[in-house]
Amino acid sequence: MRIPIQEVTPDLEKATIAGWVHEERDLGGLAFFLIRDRTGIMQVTVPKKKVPEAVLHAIKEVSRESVVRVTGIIKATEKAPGGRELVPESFEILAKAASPLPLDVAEKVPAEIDTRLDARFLDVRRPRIASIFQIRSRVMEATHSFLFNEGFINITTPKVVAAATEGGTELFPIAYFEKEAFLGQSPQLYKQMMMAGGCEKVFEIGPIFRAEEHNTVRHLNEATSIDVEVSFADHEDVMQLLERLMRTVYQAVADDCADQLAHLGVTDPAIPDTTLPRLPYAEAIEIAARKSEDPIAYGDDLGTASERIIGEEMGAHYFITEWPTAIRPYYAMPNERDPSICNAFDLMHPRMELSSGAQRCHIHDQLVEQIRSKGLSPEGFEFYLKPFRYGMPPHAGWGLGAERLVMTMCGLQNIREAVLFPRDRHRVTP
RNA sequence: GCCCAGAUAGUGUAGUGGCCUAUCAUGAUGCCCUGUCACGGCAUCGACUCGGAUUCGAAUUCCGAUCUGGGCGCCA
Repeated sequence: MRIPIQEVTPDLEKATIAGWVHEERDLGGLAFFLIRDRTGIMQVTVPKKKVPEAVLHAIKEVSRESVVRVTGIIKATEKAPGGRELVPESFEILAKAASPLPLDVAEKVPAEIDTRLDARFLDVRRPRIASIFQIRSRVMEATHSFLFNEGFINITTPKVVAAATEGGTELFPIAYFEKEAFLGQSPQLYKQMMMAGGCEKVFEIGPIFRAEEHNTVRHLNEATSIDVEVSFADHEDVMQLLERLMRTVYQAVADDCADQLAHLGVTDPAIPDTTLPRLPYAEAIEIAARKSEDPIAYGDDLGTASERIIGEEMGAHYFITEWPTAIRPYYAMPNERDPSICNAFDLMHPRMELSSGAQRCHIHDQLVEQIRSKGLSPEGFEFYLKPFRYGMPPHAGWGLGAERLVMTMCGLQNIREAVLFPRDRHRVTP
């Protein structure tokens, strides 16, 4: 019976392990093999004069990254990593790896991201890379359980959609029988429809597709969005929800993924405060204008340079609030006291935007007016507007970029690191 | 969409017109080696993205193509 490497302790007499050949060192009469599985790496020591002929044959045959199953005596020894080593009675090659390898799993030689993504299955064998996806898995699990505990129901909405409705980004057209169709850029409108459906609290975690031709370390053309929508809530309610989520997720990772964080060199996961600063847009502009070389004025979008300046100033997660209505989408609810600003917000990490949300406009006629004022045609929005005519409660929500969350949490330099098989401007395989 | 940069063994690199039948590391193969842990030693193998131009001579300069990375706009 094969046991995980992590569970091989010096007090075991005998064990069978299975995994990949991480490294081999042949000293002549004595050879060492490092065998790696999901749980760790351990040393197999082969005194050539004392092992069966079959073992000698196998170790001559085996190559790096081959899959092997090794059974033998466990010896406690100071000289081996982990304080124990295995002396094989049998050494089976389950699957021999071809040579040369497309990249060096043992990380003696670095590989560029492109090379790594072309051989992602090998890349993920590296403990450091596997850690990212173990953390990502924990983030997703913590997010799900947090939202279920908060009384949300999980919904699934279509990714094949009829038209651009949220506006803004470009969509991918797809061949859909005789109709025109696109890949969904956001579940936003469907979430809102479910507010009219009386669901009150919904979430969806799923792919979003954006056909923007940007080529940066923080954009993907297929990303994972953590989306929520809440009835009878305003922007402040859902910002607080987001704060609780962030704290819960960071705490879960800090509690359960200490080894993985260590692999990534993250010594302080910087668990966000319960109450994050609310930085009004006007003040954000002031900070940016004060330190920026380019002129920035109220009403401008916050560019990458501005975001960086403000992020340095803030030093930790923060919200940007009180956005001008003019530069936010039509569905944002204008502020009661001052309609020139709206109840929209962005959650920022010092490095980049993580989430965007708002209290939504739930009043049909006002929504139509706002669609018009953005230069759009309400006729094209009929399927979206219909629910607003039959009892749409006030509601608010946000979308949080899962990859950006993992990226900033783990200190990754490229968002592609946070996705197993990223889709970017050029990459469609593997 | 705009702008910048790059492409050399499986991988990561050196290279600035002749000293390049191209450097180093890692790897692979063979030999030596019984405590390695980036094992060590010796030998061998393996590359200039493609097409054109300049030149006596091009990995190196120029033009084009292809592929790729990155920045910006925008956004999660």
